[in-house]
Amino acid sequence: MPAKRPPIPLSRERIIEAALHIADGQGLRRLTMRRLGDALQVEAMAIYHHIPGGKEALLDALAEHVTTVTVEDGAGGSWQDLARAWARACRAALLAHPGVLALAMTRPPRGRAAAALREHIDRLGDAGLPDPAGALRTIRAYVMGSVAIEVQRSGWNGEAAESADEAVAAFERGLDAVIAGLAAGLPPGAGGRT
Amino acid sequence: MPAKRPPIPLSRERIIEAALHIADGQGLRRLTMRRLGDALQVEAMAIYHHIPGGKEALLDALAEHVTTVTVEDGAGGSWQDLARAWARACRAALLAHPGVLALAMTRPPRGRAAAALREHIDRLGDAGLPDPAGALRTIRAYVMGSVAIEVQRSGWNGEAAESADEAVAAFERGLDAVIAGLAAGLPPGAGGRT
DNA sequence: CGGCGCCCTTTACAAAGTAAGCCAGGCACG
DNA sequence: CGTGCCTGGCTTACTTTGTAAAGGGCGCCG
Repeated sequence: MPAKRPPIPLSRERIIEAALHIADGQGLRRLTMRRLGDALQVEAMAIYHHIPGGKEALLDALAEHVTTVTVEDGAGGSWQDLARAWARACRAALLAHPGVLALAMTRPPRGRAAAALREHIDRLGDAGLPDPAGALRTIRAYVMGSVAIEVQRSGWNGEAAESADEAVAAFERGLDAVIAGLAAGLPPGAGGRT
Repeated sequence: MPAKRPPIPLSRERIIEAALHIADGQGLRRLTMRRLGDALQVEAMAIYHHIPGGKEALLDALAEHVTTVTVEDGAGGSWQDLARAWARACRAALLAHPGVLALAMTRPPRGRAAAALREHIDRLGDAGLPDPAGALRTIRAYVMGSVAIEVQRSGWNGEAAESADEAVAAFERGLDAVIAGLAAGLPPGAGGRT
C-alpha cells in the first residue's frame, strides 16, 4: 500500500516551520531532506512539490523567514526610538532561530526581507535622520554581529556562559553607543521629532 | 603500483591553505574531502592522518585561522587608535577569505584566536579604557556584521554592487560612530594616553 | 462512470564522509 | 648487507545525502 495520505496536507509554511525546528534543535548540518520528511510524516521527495529548487531554495526561504523584521508603526518617536525598536526586533528574530544564523548572515536579504528593510529606511528618513541607509547599515552590522557573538557564547562549554540578562545588558550598552555615535556625527539640530 | 609518493609531503598548513582556496573560490558547499585531496594531489583519506577529527576539525581549523588577528604593537596610541587598528585588521582578515565567513561567525574563538582576543583586551585596558571587554565586544560585533554585509553585497547580482572604496568608506563611517559612542559613554576625563 | 490532475511514493543513482586494512619506502639496529 | 618496524599514503567498502524519473491512489468534473 504505497500511497498513505498524510492527515494534514503539506504546505510551504509547515515545511519551513519544521525545518527551523530541526535546524535549531540539532544544527544545520543535520537538517536533511529525509529527516525533514520524517518530521512531516512524509517521504523526502514530497517536499520538492512545495519547494521547487530543492534544498538550496529551502535554505533561502529559511534565511528570508528569519530576517524579515517589522516593527509596528509607533508613530511619533524620534529616529533613535525607531532604530532602537528595530534593532531589538531584529535581535529577537535572529535569536529565536540560532540554528539558521549562518544562513541569515550569509545570504543577502531578498523578497519580503529586503522590502521590510527598505521600508524601515524610509521611516527613518521620515523621522528626520539624514542618510538613513548608511545609519541602518551600521546598526544592522552591530545587531548581526551581536547576535553572532551571543550564539557563539551560548553554544560554548568553555569558561562561563553568560545569563540572558547579561546578554541583554551587553547588547543594550553597545546599542546605546552605536546610536549615540550616529547622533554625534550629525549636524547640530538635525533629527528632531517629525 | 598503488603508493606514489607526492613531491611535497602533506602538512596541516598546506591542507588549510588549499581548503581556504577552495572555499573562497567555490563556496563552502563545494569544499569536500575528495576535492581537497585532488587539489593536494592526494587521495581524500590521506587528509585524515594530518587532521584527526575529520571534516569538523578541518572547519574548526579554518575558522580559527581566519579569526586569529593581531596588530603590531603600535605603542603609545590612544585606545581609540588601538581599537581602530584592530578593527581594520579584523575586517581585512575576514574579508580575505569570504568563503569561510559563516564558520568564523558561527564558531566561538578558540586556541590562538581566543588568546589574541584576550591579549588585545589587555592592551585596551592598559591604554586606559575602562571595561575593555565590553567595548571590544561591541566593536567585534560591528566588525563581524559589517563584513557579513559586505560579503552579502559582493555576492549579489541584484541592483548595483558597491565598489571597494565605497565599502571602506561605509565601514569607516560606522566605525567612527561606534568608537565615538563608546567614548561618549565614559566618565569625563577617562581614557587618556598611558 | 471514465478520465484527468494533484500529491505523494518508489526506485535509482551520483557524490560525500569515513572506518578498516593494505602496502611502499625509509630508518634503526644487528 | 639483511630485517623488521614505523610513517604516511592508498584501496575498498559502507552509510548517508540530494535529487531525477516514473508510478499510483484519490477526488473532481464532465
